[in-house]
Amino acid sequence: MQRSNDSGTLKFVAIKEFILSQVETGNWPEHSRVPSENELSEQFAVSRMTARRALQELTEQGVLYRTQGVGSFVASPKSQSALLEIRNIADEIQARGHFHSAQLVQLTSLPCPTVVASALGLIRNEPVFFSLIVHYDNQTPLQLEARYVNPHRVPLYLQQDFNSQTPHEYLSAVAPLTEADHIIEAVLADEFTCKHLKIGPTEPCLRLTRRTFSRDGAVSFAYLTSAGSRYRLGGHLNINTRPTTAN
Amino acid sequence: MQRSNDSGTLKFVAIKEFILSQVETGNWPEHSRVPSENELSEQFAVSRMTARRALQELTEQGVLYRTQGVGSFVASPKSQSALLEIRNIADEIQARGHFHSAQLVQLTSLPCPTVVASALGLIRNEPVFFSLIVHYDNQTPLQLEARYVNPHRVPLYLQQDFNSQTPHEYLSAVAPLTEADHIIEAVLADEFTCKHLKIGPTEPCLRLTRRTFSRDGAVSFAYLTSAGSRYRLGGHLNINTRPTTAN
DNA sequence: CTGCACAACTTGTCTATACAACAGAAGCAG
DNA sequence: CTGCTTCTGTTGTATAGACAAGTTGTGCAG
Repeated sequence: MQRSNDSGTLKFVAIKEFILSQVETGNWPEHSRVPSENELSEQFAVSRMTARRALQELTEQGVLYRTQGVGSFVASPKSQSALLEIRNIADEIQARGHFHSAQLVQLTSLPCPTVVASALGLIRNEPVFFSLIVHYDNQTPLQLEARYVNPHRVPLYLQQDFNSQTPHEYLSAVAPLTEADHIIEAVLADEFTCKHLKIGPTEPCLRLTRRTFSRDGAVSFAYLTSAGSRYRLGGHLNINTRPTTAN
Repeated sequence: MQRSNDSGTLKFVAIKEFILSQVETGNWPEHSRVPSENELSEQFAVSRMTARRALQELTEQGVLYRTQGVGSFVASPKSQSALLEIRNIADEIQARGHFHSAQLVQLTSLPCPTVVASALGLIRNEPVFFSLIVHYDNQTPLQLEARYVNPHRVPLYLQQDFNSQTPHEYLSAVAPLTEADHIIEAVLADEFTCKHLKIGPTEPCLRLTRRTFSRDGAVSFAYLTSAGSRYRLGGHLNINTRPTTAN
């Protein structure tokens, strides 16, 4: 590859690091102007497209913001909101190096509750598919998954074997995920949840409410309740992640 | 601008939408190969750089993955992990259209507890700065912020007036954030927390443990505890967000 | 002074080309 | 058959140029 100066640094990376250092030291304060594409390309003796790439990637990382016709500026640090990654429970457990298994407790059709109806765009009390599954981390019950599924989008849901395949896997296959929203809450486990997770009635739980959409509309609505003493969500934020490409 | 076909669609966007449609309909299954940059540039009668941009952006969005010398492929849907945005409490409350205020309860130096010492890279029982603040959403106590601050990085912390400026704002100014990690847990409020948040002893709370870093190292370690019945975190995932640039 | 046209500068899109780095297949020498 | 080289196709980086589109200030006509 073409290198900037014999040492192995790529040109656009060198420019990014220069700008980042100015921002991190406070040398270029919030909302101050950064050099234009043309200025950078001249100072670093690179083409405009290379300078542009540096500015572009820093913008995607939230370090800068740009407006056409005006210029590029240092973004305000409060917009550096952390992003917490939410994975499905099976991946999460396997990532810990533990063994994941799931046990199906219930799989049926039932009259749609009001909350679920509005979430999935169904009519109250019309039939909706429902599955209840306990996820185990090395034989320890970790999460109770109560899932309502739109029967118009996934008519064969009740025929599946969810001891061998999680609903998440099945739904991903038949109705590819295009969109989802989540709510994270701390709740007290109800009697039902206590029983299946084998926890006491005063133990706080993390409840993730997840609604998923496919191309045609809302597909499923799920309560994922985890025992608070056994489960936590971890997140990470790094504003100067150097390599955006080539990972 | 140059447009692909009189109608106002940008060329690289048209290519992105074409690829996305193939992926979403399942026409191009997981791990299947997508056309190379050269093939796309020929099919769409654009330059290679334009085709490349489409593939590039889809890769950043997690729809594709690419390896040099091999090709571009459809990413596995399970890698579509949702990203939950964690903002600071003041922004969160203002975004709801409510009024945020904060009351300083305690601001002192104390011997560093073991957990904090290991988090901040300090020695146990050496002095560490500590602040305790209650955040209010329209007069209702919402979050208790217990924050330990590294005295070597922020020596003037105890001299600040945290009734007029939140610790987060002050720290952002004096030690720009470069990195942070978070843990989200569901916990039961202890007696102390109950008192300040005016909640009962069995009420579950969301506790966000946040550690922040600046250029020189760990800066602060905070427990942000919110009443579960009053607070929730919301997240959103959209795998086909069309406009990556120009927002 | 006001309002409009214009110039200068910025970012955004696109092209055509070149070379580098890498992976895998093909072909050849042993 | 084994091991090596070579070739081909792929993605990655970089260049130089062109035009489009938006913003802002300048200067001129009224």
